[in-house]
Amino acid sequence: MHASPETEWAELALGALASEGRKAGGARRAVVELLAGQSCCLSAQEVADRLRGRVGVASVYRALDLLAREGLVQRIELGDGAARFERVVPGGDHHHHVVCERCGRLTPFEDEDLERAMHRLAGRLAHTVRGHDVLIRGECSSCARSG
Amino acid sequence: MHASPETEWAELALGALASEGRKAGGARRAVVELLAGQSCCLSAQEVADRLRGRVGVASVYRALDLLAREGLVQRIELGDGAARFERVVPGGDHHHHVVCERCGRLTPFEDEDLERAMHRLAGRLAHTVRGHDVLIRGECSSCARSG
DNA sequence: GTGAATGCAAACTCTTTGCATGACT
DNA sequence: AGTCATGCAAAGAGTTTGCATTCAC
Repeated sequence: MHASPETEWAELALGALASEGRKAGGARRAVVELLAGQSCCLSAQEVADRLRGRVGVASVYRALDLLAREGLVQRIELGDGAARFERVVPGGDHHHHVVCERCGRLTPFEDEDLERAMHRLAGRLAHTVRGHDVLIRGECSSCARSG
Repeated sequence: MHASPETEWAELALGALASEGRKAGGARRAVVELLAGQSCCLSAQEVADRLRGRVGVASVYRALDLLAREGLVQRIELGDGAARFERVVPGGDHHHHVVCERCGRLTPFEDEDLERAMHRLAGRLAHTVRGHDVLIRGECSSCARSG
């Protein structure tokens, strides 16, 4: 029997940090556990807000930054000036985002075809590829309807 | 005979603005002309620096913002907290970027295969698609060699 | 016990805004 | 002439840093 994917990721992340001698105090643990329960990205502010009172803003940023450097979370920029963060499940699937330029709504999507094209492309580049982000911009169906 | 693509784009951009009743003062014109001569993206700060003395920072941001809203330039976020801007040549080709996480070097690339995958994907989404950005993260060949 | 993590507040960077002035059409 | 663009300086948002304290190992 398996633990849920969320729990697995939290353990993975905390374990990865521990194996490098990083300590998991309350702040780090709270950030990891919050992210573990999200299926899509959260901005640093959102993380800080949901943890307000328990964790200081600086620790939130420090934790997110560390996790991103370790490849345990992915930093995502949507162009609104706030970085977003989302857990990376190794070997798990992997989605991208469509953002509505009208209402700002964010929708995740997966596309195997696109991933294959990215993979083929990676082989062609004179670069070691660690990851990729795709952002599609447009208008969501409800905004398109209303005008 | 054709004007160079750069000149064409500058005229297109200025023309598009003029047709909406926007005036092209020195600042706007300077930003458009600077961008016209670039083949890859420039950050707002870089634009402001190269225009320093002639154009105020606020006007640079205002011009870039207007051009981006009109779809004449594309705003690109690389995750370093500074927005970059690059001209959009309608019908012209279209590139994406690979960024080295070690040295920050930015390399443009084009990939038809990827564009096709994006195009097919667009048809599958419940969204009007206006554009897309792809960012590949990794290590450039010289950083990979040295470490 | 020791070094790392945390919280707070101050500092910083990038970007936006208010307002008076100046310029384009 | 009238409207829009510009510059400057101040404000704002998001993020980072310094430092004393507290906590995990």
